[in-house]
Amino acid sequence: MKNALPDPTIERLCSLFHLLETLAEQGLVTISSTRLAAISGMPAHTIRKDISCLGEAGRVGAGYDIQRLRAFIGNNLGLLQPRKACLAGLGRIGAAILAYEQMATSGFEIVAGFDSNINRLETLRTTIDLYPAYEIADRVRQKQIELGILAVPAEAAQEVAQRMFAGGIRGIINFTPAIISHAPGQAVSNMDLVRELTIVSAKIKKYSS
Amino acid sequence: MKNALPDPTIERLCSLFHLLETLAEQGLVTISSTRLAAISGMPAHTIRKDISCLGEAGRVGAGYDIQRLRAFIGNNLGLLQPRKACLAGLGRIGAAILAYEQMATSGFEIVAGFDSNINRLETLRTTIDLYPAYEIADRVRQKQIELGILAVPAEAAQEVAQRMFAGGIRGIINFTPAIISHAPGQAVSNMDLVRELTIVSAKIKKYSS
DNA sequence: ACCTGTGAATAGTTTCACAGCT
DNA sequence: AGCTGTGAAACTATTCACAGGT
Repeated sequence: MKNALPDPTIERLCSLFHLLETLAEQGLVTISSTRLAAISGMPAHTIRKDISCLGEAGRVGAGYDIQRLRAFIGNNLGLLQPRKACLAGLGRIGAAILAYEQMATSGFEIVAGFDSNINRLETLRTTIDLYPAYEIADRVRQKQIELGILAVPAEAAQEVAQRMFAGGIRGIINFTPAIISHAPGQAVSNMDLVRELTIVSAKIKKYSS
Repeated sequence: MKNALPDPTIERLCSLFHLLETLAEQGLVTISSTRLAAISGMPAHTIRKDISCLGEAGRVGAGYDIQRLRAFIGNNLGLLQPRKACLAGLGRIGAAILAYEQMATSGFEIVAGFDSNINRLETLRTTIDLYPAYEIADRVRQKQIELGILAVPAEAAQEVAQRMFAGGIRGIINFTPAIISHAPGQAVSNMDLVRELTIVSAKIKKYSS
């Protein structure tokens, strides 16, 4: 751990990483921090500061080469090699995630699905391998899966997360409202619709008072 | 705007607000900041500081009354009266959100669904009212909807958000990878699975380097 | 003994302003 | 004229430490 990046910087760089891909697809070649700011909503000096935390990537006077900057960020944050993920919970939300088109081009691959309901394992139409929930730790280890997605009922969330951690997973995306306790070195990102509605609602109130 | 709460404080208080409901359902009556810390993963002094930003709510020596604290937070953040939300995009993700059980007891109510595909409006089985996408602004105004959920394709996201804003909505939950540009006073919360996977992946790398 | 509330100290992040290059 | 990279300043948030109450 030499010069650890601040978390907010990591988050913004990840957003830029995806944005740059979109820009490259549009055929653009170079871009300035000012233009990036207009597109992303972040201030231009924050973008420059974030990028320069990784080293020098632009050409003074000419801006950044889009492909080069994307590779530069991806390389520094370890985003270039594809990573394997698994999904626990094959209910409506889990099924929607499995069918989510964006995943295909994301650099992440869901390589296993788990559910405690054997019936679901048999009836779900999908090309990925499905296993019963008690196999989570073993399959994660066997397939060297690095990330887990939790789409189980809230009551089961902590236990399922524990099995993922036991298999060696260190990063979890948690779609349940449960709070996942975890050790240092493990990362959990919460995607709870009700919580986000609550926060947005409170922020609006703050703005208008 | 007297003593605006810091955004991180708002976010933590919203989490506590939900946590306190769960604790109340378990029949607990009072709780100390130390116990709340153990359950929520936040440090005890941060919890006390956050709560005291709103005023005094606990009894020194005895901790907080759970029901009272929940009402206190809810009242201060404007979370006690239910709020109306609408959902744009009735594909797989939108349908999963409509069927999401947690919504029923959340204090939020989805009162309208929109899609540009008329066929979906006719075939989706649901009790809420469905309308074509071009009616978004009018229906939002008519029904006094305050929050919007975006589950449309990324290409359509900004335009649909614009219609929601035009109808008076000031808070949006964005399930698409698109960046939603918005005016001050409007709040957007992004719930992009691929982005979160990327961030978690980068943070894990940070921890282990 | 255990608790809250809080001013003060610390740590972390963002913003500024400009040197230096194209 | 327009650009990046960056040290320094300004701002924001977290953590500490303890006074004072039960």
